[in-house]
Amino acid sequence: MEELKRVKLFAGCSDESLERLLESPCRRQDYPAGRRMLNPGDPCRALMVLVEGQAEARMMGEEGREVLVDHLKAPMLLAPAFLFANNNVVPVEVTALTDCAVWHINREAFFEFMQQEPTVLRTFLEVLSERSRFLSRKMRTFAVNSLRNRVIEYLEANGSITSVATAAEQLGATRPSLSRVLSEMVSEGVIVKDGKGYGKR
Amino acid sequence: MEELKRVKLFAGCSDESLERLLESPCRRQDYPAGRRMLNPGDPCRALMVLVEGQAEARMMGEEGREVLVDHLKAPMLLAPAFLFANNNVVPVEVTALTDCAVWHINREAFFEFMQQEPTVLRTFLEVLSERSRFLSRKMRTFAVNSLRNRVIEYLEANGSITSVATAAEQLGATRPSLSRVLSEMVSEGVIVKDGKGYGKR
DNA sequence: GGCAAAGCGTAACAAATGTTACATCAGGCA
DNA sequence: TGCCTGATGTAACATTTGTTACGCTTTGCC
Repeated sequence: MEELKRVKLFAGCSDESLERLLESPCRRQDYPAGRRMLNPGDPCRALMVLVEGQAEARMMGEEGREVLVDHLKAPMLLAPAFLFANNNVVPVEVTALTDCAVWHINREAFFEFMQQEPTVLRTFLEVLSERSRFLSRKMRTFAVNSLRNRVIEYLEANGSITSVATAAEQLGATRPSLSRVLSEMVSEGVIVKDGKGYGKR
Repeated sequence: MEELKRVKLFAGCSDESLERLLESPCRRQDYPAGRRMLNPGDPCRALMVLVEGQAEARMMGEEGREVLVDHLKAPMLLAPAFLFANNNVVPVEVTALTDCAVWHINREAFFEFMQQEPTVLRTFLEVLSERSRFLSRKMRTFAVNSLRNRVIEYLEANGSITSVATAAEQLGATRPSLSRVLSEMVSEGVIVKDGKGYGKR
């Protein structure tokens, strides 16, 4: 499928090798906008490739608290880091923001495929490593940073805050709390308010 | 080396293939107890294998806050999840608790090796996936759980708290805070105090 | 037995963040 | 224009957690 070649992982693949991969038990699944795509605890037994649409991943706590973890935009892999775990369940809730399409590729076929395609193996290892960096950065931020410092890291990474409500979800805080902290930081000159939004400096 | 065969990753390897791997630029490094082994920001360009001793990994925040992330005990891999990242730096500070020895194995040689040894590749992918699960669980716990809930998860995972001070470091709280929460939970009957320590039920 | 050090419980206070409620403001639309 | 909706700022209060300090108990050691 041409769709798959748009994914970085399969970028350098020959057509015939991809066709061989797709001879294994695969399927393409559609999700309308707003539909829940994955629930925490769902097993991931296949390599999932988001080939169309956008989605968001959230983590939920016992007490109703939740965090907007990631924005998913085709083309990319879904939860690749959990594919080969022994108890491979998804830790997040994934919801379609727009109409989405996901390819499910048999795990063992993909494993064989990687062995025959060193480029794919290399890229897959890179993707996994990037996910680990992503997760460890998030963990560090939540474990040892106050909201103020999380705001600073957020601005370093994203440049500016355009939506306070969305940023609050990503930072694991409530909107009023973030709003207050932002106001304080502006009055202290740590950050600036630029038009409708907040920025560095 | 026989040491390496004790590592799960190389468990099923033939001697001659391992010898070939070790013909690449490798080295064994010793660290005395108490010595810093890795600093946050250090690059990891080689596969590091802890073949002797015990160590601990900590994450540090700007404000002096820190979290005891992991206890490392030979034989195991060090920071395997970051080996193939583009900007592959270690996010933690690793300190030797006892005298330690670490093998550094050339990354590219290891990559070749994995391609020739499907078992090793499979195990390595499993290890990476387990690390991702570990990190995402930690992240979730810090992002959406109060200290009380972190205590409950801690007890689910570890059975009991034997050292309040150590548990506080792992839970990202101060010792007095954890002590207070534990007392409250005991008086509410959520957990029990068994001898010198705290347990479930 | 006595002493020192380490680990723990706890109290009083401070700081950070959540909760709830309300007012304001801008943009879209009838 | 006027209304409605959504996003935001903010205030008052509650809750959680950190800070500091102190006393108690246990343990190991002399």
